[in-house]
Amino acid sequence: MANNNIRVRIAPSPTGNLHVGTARTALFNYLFAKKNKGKFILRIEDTDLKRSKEKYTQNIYESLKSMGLNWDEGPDIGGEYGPYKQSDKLETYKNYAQKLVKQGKAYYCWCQQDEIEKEKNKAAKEKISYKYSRKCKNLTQEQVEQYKVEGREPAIRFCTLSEKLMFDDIVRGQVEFDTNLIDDFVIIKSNGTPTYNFAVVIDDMEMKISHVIRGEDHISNTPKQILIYKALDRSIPVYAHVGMILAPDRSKLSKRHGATAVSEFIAQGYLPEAFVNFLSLLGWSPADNREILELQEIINLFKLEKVSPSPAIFELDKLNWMNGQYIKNLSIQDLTDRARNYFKDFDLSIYSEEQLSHIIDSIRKNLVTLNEIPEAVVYFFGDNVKIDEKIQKDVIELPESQQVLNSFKEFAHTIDYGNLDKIHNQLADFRKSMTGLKPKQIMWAVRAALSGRTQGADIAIIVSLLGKGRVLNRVDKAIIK
RNA sequence: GCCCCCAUCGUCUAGUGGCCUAGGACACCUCCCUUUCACGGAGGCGGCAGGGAUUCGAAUUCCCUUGGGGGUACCA
Repeated sequence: MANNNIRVRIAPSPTGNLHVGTARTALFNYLFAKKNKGKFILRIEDTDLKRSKEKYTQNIYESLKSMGLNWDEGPDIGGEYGPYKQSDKLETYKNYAQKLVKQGKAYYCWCQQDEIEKEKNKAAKEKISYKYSRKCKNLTQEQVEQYKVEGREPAIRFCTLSEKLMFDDIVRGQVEFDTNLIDDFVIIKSNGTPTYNFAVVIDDMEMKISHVIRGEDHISNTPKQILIYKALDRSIPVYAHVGMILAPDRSKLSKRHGATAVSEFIAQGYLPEAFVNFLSLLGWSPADNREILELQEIINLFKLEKVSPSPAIFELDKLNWMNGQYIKNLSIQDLTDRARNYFKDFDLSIYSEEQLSHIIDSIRKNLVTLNEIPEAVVYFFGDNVKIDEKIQKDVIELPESQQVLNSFKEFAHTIDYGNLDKIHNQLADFRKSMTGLKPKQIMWAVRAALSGRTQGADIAIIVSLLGKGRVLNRVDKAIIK
């Protein structure tokens, strides 16, 4: 049964790719909506004409979709309460603003930005907090005409009433403000576009948003928004300000800390599901101690009241671990499909589909991210293998290794390459035949000669997939004549 | 400066007055398994920011201090 009363939204501005902080907020909104059988709405806040770009809007769509956060209403699919893109409803904002002007709750301001700037600087110098002087509030008709003659375009300022404001926040309890500290802020810029605080209120109102779930960086915007609701005589939504996501240095997560966009993480080989799972655990945790949870389970367990008010630091360690867990738990078919993109530089024709799956399955335990795949499988391809200096010196060139390889060269002729189980047994026999050497020394030498490294897939699998020709070739190459 | 918010292991967190000698996860360390690494398994290290108050009893309630974060735009 659908609950038409619960309506939440995520309202990113397309001035950059979808940020992890926004993604986490989107996730919580989505979880809350799904948990309560409500609607999850996407709104694009593109009133900043200069910085908004269509490519970012596309990135927002794609990122949200990849995370599985599908919206019920949005600019691309429409809905009952559109438009869902702010640039498509500029007239609406103006109408509301003019209504406020008529009621004396807002007024035209003809001040130029440089004048305001001067006043601000002056206030800063005198160490007093700046508040707009309201000098345009009661202009005479002559003054207005004069400004018009000068060619000035007015902005519209909201007339802020002084009062003690209080609102209940689901994650923080009561929050209090004294609006005496807030000046008459601009609601419509002189270019005709609404400012953020005004547009949000109008949109949330028109879209019948019941719960506003957003980051705590919006707490101080809330009193301004409540003031607007009150001036318009509309009821305010329920607020929930969740703690922010911070960089390891406790500052706002930004480009200088590395990747900040969801799409960048996906491009780095993180699985969207793992990423979502990880984000869900930042500021929220399920009742039991399980942490690997799929989206549907998270929806079932989610409780907005349990979301933390304190900030969480975004550390890669746990994401890495979690991504590895997801890679290990994927079905081999699914993993093979996802891995396909990473095999572009290899000649896949030498392997069957089944063999390819074997290769992937044999290296998955070592993977943290998908894009480690090319490096992890490179020795399965090509006739020869690249052996770096260190391995050459530390492993291949050891007398014991040379002894092993000389014996292995003979032994390699007897291997039953098509039978994996048998290869395991044969390798065991080979180890036994090398009396006086430790298993570790023996296998290291073989592994280094075949794969050029000291770690990786099971040796039997390598031997089996490489086949007699390449095994003999590589071993022979490693033997110092 | 002013306003607001926050405060449990290095990190993510459990904990809503006695079940806490503060639990789990990641990271780190040790050991086991093993053809190395990894995976997996078993242990270990490590925390209630400080000070008052309330109470028989405080990680949990209140106050102060300190620290951190956010806001203070005709950005969102």
